[in-house]
Amino acid sequence: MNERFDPARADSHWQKVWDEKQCFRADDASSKPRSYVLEMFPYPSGRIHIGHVRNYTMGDVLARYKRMRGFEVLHPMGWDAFGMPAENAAMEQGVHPGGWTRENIANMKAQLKRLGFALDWSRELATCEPDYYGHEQALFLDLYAAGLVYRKESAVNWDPIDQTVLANEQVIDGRGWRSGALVEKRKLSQWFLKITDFAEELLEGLDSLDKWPEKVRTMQENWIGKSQGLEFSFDLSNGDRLPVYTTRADTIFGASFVAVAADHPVAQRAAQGNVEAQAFIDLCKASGTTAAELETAEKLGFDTGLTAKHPFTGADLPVYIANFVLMEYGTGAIMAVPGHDQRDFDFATKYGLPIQRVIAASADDADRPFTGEAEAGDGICVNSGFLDGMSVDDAKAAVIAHAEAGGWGEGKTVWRLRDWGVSRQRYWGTPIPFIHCGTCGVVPVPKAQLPVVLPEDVDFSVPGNPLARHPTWKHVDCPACSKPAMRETDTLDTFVNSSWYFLRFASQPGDRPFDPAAIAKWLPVEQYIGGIEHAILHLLYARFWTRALARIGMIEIKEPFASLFTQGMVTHETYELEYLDPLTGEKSGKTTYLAPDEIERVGDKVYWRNLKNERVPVKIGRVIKMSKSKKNVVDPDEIVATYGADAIRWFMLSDSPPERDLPWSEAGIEGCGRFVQRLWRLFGQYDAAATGEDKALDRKRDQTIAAAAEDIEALGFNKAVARIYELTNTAEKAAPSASRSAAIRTLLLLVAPMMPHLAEEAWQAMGEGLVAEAAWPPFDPALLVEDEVTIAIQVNGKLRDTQTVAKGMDKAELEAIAVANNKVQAILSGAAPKKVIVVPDRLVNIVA
RNA sequence: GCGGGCGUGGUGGAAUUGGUAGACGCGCGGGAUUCAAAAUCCCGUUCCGCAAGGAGUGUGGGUUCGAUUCCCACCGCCCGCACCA
Repeated sequence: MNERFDPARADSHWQKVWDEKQCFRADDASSKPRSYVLEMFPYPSGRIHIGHVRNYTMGDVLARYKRMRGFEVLHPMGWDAFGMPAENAAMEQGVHPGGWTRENIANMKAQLKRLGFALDWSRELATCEPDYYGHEQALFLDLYAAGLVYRKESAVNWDPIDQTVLANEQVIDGRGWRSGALVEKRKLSQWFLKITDFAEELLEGLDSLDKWPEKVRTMQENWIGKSQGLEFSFDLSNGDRLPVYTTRADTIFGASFVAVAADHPVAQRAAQGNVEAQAFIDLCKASGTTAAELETAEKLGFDTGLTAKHPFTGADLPVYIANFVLMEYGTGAIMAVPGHDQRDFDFATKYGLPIQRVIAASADDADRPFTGEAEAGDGICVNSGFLDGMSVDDAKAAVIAHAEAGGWGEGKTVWRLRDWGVSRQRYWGTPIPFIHCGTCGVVPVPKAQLPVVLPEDVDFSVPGNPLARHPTWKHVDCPACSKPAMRETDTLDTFVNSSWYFLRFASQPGDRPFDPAAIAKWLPVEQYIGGIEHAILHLLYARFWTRALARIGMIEIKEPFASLFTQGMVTHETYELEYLDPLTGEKSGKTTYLAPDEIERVGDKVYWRNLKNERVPVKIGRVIKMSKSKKNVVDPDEIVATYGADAIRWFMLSDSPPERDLPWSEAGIEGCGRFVQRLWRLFGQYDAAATGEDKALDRKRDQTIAAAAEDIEALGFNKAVARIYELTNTAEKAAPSASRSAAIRTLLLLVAPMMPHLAEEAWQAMGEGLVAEAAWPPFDPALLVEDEVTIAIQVNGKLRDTQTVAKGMDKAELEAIAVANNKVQAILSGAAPKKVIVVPDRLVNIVA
C-alpha cells in the first residue's frame, strides 16, 4: 500500500468503476426489500453550493447504508429546471433560458459526479424538457376534468414600466427591482388548483406522518388554519347587509367598529363619487401584498360614514375600510373588538374608538383598564349581557346558538388555506394546455396534441411576457370548432413541477406520466431530505398533488413522503473591511465584504493586503448562511480538488447535528483531510494472518457497529462519526491481534457509506471486491452488554464519589455500598440517612 | 405582526429523554521525532482555587431526593408568511 491516499487519482478511478458496473442502478424487478431515498432536487443555478453537498451527502450515506443492509435502493437525481433565474439571465446576459439551463445542468452534474454520489443517473430528469412537462400538462388536464382546476380573478404585482408581473421578492419597498417603478396591484384572470377541497384531509393526514418533524407538522397545521367561528350579517345604515366572520363570537359585546378590506364591495361602493375613499383604496393597493408587510404596516383606515347595527346592543358601529383586513380570509369583513385583538387595539387607539373590556380574569376585574395592549387570552365574559360569567368556550357556543335560533348567523368552519394560484405570466415554465376560443370559451388542448411545446425563438430585449407577444405561437385553431383561437400564454408555477417529480422517478414511460405498478413498488419515498425552508409550500403542494391523483384513481398512495428530514444550513463567518475615506484617510463607517480567499490569517487575527501590499485589519463578522452577497462562500470543487471528495463528505457529516446549521471552517476541513490519511494508515496495518484475541476491542467493535447503524438510520450522522473516531482511537492503540484486524476491517465497512473512495481503495488493497457491493458487518448482541458499570454516589443530589460494581446489582447491596462509602460517612458524620434513592446500574442518592 | 424553532467550555457539539454535564472533533498549551520544517506520535485543556473545595448548560423564578432535560416569565438569534426555489 502507498504511504498516502491519493484522492485525485482514487476518486475518479472509483467513480468510473461504479459507472461502468452500473452499481447504483435501481432494479425494478428485484426481489429484495425496497428503499426509496430522495433528496430535494436542485434548481440548476450554475454551480453546486455547499448546502447541496450537505443535503446529498446525507442522502448518499443513507442510500449506501441501505444497500449494505440488503435493500434494493432507488436513489435518483433530477433538475428543478424551470424558473425565474433563467429569464433573468436571458435579460441580463442575452442568453437563451434553455441554453443557459442545460449548460448549468451539465456543469452541476459533473460536480455531483466528482462527489461520488451513489445515484441512479439512468432516471435523471429535467422539468424543462417536453418529455417531463408534457406529462405534467396531461395531469393538469386530468385534474381539470375532475373539477379541481378553475379560473378566477386574482391580484398580482404589476410593474407598469417593465409591463410585467413581479414576484414578491422582486418588489422592494413597493417598487419594481429592475425598473424602480411603483408597483400596482392589478387583477388578472388566472388558473387555480382547488387545494381547499383537500383542506380537511391534508390536515388529518398530518396525524399519519409520525416520521415527520413535529415542527413541520405544526407549521402545516397552522398554515391550513382550521377555525370554528360565527358568520353573521350586520344591517348597514344604507339598508345593505354586511356578512362578517369571527372566531371570537364570545367577545361580540366588545365590538366597537366594523372593518372591511380595501377590495371589498362595500369599500368599492363607498369609493364611488368619494375621492377620499378612492384615494385610501389606492393607497392600500400601492402597499405591499405580502402578509408580513400588511401586518407590520401601520394600521390605517377610512371611515365610510356608514354604520352597522350591533345585533345585541343595537348600537351603531362605524364602518371603516382598513388596510389590515384581508379579502381572501373569511368574508373580507370583520367585527373589531379592540380589547381582545391586538390589531383592532392598535387601530382603535389610532382613531380614538372605544376599547371595551368583555373578557376578564374574574367578575371583580370587569372594569380594569388595559395596559397598552389587547388581552387575547382566556377568561370569563364581563360587560356582556347574558354572557356574563361564562367561559370563553361556553360563550362562543351560546352566541352561535343564539344567532342560529334567531336566524341572523351560523356557526361556520373557515380555513386559512387558500386555493393555489398556478398562473405565471412568464416564458420559462410549463405552458398551460388550454385554448381560448371566441365561440367555445376555454377549451382544453386534446391529449393527443400534447405536449404543448415552448417556442425556442423568443425575444427578451423588450419588456413583458415573450410567450404572449410571440408572433405565431399562440395562434391556433380551436380544437372544438376549428375557428381561429388563442393559446393560453400563462405558464405553471414551478411548484407544480416539484409536486410530482418523485413519481416520475419510479418509472418513465413515454406515453404516460408514470406507471402505477412502479409507483406501487417504490412509493412512498422512505426518506425525503431537504431544507426547512420548504416546510410549508413545496411539501404541502406535493402532498396535495399526490392526494389529488389518488382521488382520481391514478395512484394508490395518499402521502408521498413517509419520513421527512429537514437539514440545517451551511454557514461561514464573514469578513468585513472598513473603507477609509479617500481624502482624510479616516474610517468612513462603510464596509465591504471579503471572500475567504481574499483574507490572510495570523493567529486569531485576519488581514487583507491592499494595493501597496500592506496588511489592513479585517473584522471577523457574524457566522451566517453562505451567500454571494456576503461573499462568505466556498466552492465545493476547490475543496474536492484540494482535499478529495471523501474529506468534504466527512466534514458534512461531522460535528453538527444534521438538522442544525453547520459552520464551515478551514481548520475543520483540514482536520477531515488528516483523518482520511489517518484511516488510510490504519487500514494499511490490516493483517489477515494476525492471531490472538482482544476481548475489550471485540466488544468496542460490536458496540460501534450497533450504535453506528442506529445513528445512521436516525440520520444522526454526527453521532455515528463520533463513534467511528472512538473505535479508530481504540484500534490504533491496540496491540496486533486477530481482534485488531477484525476491528480495522469493520472500521472500513462502517466508513464505506461516508468515504466510499477511500473504502474502495483500501478494500481492494485487502484483496476484496467492490465495497459498494459489500454487506454491513454483523455483530454479536451478547457483546454489547457491559458486565461492570460505574455508579454515581450522591449526597443530596451532589456527586461525592463513583464506584464500579457488577451490572445488575440489587438495590439493597447498592445502598449498603453507598452508605459505607468513606466520603458519605464523612458527610453524614454518624447520622442516619433520611432517605436513600437507588437507581440500579446508575446511582445512589442519599438524602441527609 | 403572526406561526415555527434554537441557545451547553475558546469553538462544533455529546449526555440510554428526569439520574456521574462536557463523549468525540476543531483549536490551543506542553513534550517526543527532525539539522530545520511539514507530517506523525504522546500528555494536558469548563471556570475560580496552591489545595480541600466551590461554581457552572442564555437570564430570572418554580416543581423534584435529583433539572441541559419538565413548567412560567424574559432576552438573543434563525426559518416561513402563499409569484424565489
